[in-house]
Amino acid sequence: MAEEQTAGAAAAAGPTGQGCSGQHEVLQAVPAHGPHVLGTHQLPVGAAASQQPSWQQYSSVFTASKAGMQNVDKEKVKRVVFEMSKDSAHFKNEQRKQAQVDARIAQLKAKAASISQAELAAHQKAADAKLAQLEAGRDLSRTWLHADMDAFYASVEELDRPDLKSKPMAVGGMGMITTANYEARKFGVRSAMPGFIARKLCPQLAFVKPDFRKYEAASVATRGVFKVYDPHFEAGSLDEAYLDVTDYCAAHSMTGEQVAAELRAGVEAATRLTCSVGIAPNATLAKVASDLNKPNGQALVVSSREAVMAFVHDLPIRKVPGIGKVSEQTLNALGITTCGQLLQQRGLIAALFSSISARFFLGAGLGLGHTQHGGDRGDEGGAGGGSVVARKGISCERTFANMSSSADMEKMADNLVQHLAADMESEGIESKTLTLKLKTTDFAVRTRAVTLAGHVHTAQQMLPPILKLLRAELPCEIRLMGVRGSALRRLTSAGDALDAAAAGGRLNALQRMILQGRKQQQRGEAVEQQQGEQQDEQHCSMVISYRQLAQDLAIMRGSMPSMKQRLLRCHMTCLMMKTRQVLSAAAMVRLAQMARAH
DNA sequence: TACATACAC
DNA sequence: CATGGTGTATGTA
Repeated sequence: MAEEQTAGAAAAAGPTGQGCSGQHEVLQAVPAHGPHVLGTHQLPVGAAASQQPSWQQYSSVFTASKAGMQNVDKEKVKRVVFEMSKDSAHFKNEQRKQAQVDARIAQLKAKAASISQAELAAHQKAADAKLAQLEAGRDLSRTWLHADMDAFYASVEELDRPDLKSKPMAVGGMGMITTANYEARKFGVRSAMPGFIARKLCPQLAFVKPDFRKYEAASVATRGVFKVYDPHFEAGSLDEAYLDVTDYCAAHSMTGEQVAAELRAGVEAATRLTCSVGIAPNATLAKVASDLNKPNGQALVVSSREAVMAFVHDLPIRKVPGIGKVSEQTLNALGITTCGQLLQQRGLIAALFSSISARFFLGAGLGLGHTQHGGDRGDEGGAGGGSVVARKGISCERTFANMSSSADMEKMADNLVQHLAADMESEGIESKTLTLKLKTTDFAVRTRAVTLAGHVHTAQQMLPPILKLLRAELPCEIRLMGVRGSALRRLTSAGDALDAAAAGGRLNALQRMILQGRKQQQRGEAVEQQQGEQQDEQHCSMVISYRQLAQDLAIMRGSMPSMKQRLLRCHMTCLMMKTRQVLSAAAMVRLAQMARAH
């Protein structure tokens, strides 16, 4: 999730300089030339108009710093993280990787230094041509939103435990934290940080074990709202989504900002959770913007070329999705820290990087991004139509206590393969290429692959090749093993009437769900020893789903009738999909009837 | 195709 | 005491 991610062991919090925690924006759009519009993006109401945008204030070393962390004692965090890390195998591996990056950067700089003026001029000319081409494809006609839930997992947990709202709390365990609430962030605690370090930073930190069922249920509720504004919205993960609201804006004579405000209110009504939204002419800028006024805020990038160019001019490159820690360091070494400099140094970029990378960097310099669902590409046209991209691989991996016995390792491989086979069957896919992944106790990763004569999907088929790959690596001491299938193909299963209907493509939505549920059930029976526990859990989950539904209905009472209806319909659809693995077909029908009745 | 890396979440 | 799991894309050989 965007807001939670990117902590790196050595990273500490940077200042955002903005006291936007807890503030709410007005629901109506701020007038275009009102006092709260600064440059091209909107500051939160209540922020001083003279303040600079938060992203201009961070040190580029402390990447992805967050709202709510402006008062963190950076030096202390850095010191604690270092002290707790420095002797670990993980730290040594980080140093090894960093040395590699340094070497690559040195190589790149040498190459840059060896380029003659004439060569550079030629590259610049080529870059200009590329820029003109990119510019010609610029589309400012669409309105995109990026919605990002605030501290999602932690906020969901706070619904059940309101007492935790005022205390530092993290979702995760001693090994790894997935989300920290805003109280915890004040101590420098953040996602992707090991729990034991977080506890050192904040001894009173409350740990909550992740419960993905809860987050999925909450996510389903948010998606019910998203669907109202764009039925084809793209969910990046449980907590974020991209929406093309152009049609909705036109149909309701609303601005993107108005839609964003309404959407945020809708999400909060449906879930009691807040999100932040970016509004922009493309998906990439909308994502960048959704981070600017977090939490519970929104930010606009005006749909004009000038506004986009101005927005991007001083934007740190690290803010661009796709530019991570390594790309940032690499570009920094070339004197590039902002997107504007990506354009200034276009000759150097064209000279030093592949054409794919150069196109990406130049596009970032122009503030370009996807303006169509499905990744801007008309290809990949599978049956069933449109924006759903077929998956490329499926995998299963696990970290465990250091292991060196070959018997243990083969047992682990067997386990993982069984799991993978079950997942592949429930997904209805088979694979031609198998990959074994090992992480040795010094954190070095090895992957070993084979491409087979034909496609496989059962554990019996996949285990021997995986074991062969494994035995070739022995002896070794590992902390992680993973298996992956790629070169995928749809698995066609012959069976009963329902299967025949499936083969004929004559399934309705309900039949598809029943079929899917049956596969899940078969898979469940294969691991009978776990069934007792699981049934209890499933029953529990079903009750939760119904209760969630009742709650949502209650919340929606008193809302606008049209919105209520739409929301309910979407919610029911999602709920049915969510619960299909658990409910009987009869229960699903009952749910459908309830949905129709409303 | 095989492998390593980078990146997102 | 102790640093995750799943998936995509890209560079290179």
